[in-house]
Amino acid sequence: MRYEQLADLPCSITRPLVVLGDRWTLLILKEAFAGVRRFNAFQGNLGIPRSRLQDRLGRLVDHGILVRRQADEGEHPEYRLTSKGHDLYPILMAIRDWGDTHMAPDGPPVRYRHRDCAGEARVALACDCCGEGMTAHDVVPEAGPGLVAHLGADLRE
Amino acid sequence: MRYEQLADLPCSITRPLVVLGDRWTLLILKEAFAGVRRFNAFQGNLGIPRSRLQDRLGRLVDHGILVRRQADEGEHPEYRLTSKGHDLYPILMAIRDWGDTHMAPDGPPVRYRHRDCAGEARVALACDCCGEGMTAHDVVPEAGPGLVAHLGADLRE
DNA sequence: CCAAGGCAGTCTCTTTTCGAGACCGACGCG
DNA sequence: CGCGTCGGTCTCGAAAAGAGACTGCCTTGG
Repeated sequence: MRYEQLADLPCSITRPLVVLGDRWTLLILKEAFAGVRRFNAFQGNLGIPRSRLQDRLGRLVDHGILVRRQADEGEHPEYRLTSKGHDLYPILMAIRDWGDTHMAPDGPPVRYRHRDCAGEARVALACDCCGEGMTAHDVVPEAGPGLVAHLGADLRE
Repeated sequence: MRYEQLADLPCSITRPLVVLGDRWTLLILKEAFAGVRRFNAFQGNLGIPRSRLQDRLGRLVDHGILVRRQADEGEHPEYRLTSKGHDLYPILMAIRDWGDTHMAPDGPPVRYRHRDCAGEARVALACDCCGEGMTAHDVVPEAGPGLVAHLGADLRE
């Protein structure tokens, strides 16, 4: 059980990764963003074993990233992104950006175009104050309120 | 072997995920960005089994994301990010952003501050043409050169 | 009414991967 | 020498993943 309890660490990279970090989860979400809603569509597009898909969809629903909606009784259920799930889009776009740069020798297989515009979607890391672009070198980590709360909780134990 | 050959699909999200999509890989990279270089430091910080770490580091080296440098003979080896590895930073920051928003009830445990500035690092999805901010709804996928090349290769088979 | 087919799930069985912890050799130091 | 540290390997039991058959429900068409 060691791995699961990484989620208790006060780190906003580690915690999501415990949910998203496995073979299939982000691929399923990629499909969801592409408009896929049905069990068999996920299964067929990805080639994921059915029991695995069942498990992963359930987990994503548990985490409030997808909702399972069965319109009418006897209707086929649909899996849709919640707004929490929708917020994952920048992660996928950051991955795509890296993929286009480093794993697409023939150029991007897909362009993610801005609707009604000549441009394409890009992720950028920038300062929310001065707006300047940033890289890892410009970043200085510093304790935040969540860490203080976490340490406080430790003391209370 | 079905899973590994997802890497052949012409999709710049799928291809990186085949490399990065597992329990530990992104956590290891997170540590690397935090300045960790030594085998035992990765192992201790993450609690990853030693044999697993060995395997993952080797894989990252094979993919040109890390380099293993052994300064002098008999010196302890170091694992450092290559520039390709360095380019993964926005992915981690996008994950962190989501983590701060949805998995940090007490506020961000760590602030990623802009050096010599009051601000913090943020990832943003924007149009590279008009500069406007974008969400998944504003994105229209469209075939790119990599897809054409891929289809051409298929025909040649 | 019956047969066929699609859909969402479930179950079973085999293979692969993971994890814990011991073990090893090289080096460093008193 | 004895002891500790570091990177790395090995073994073995446990957990997860994969393939594929099977079920139950509903629709459609004859």
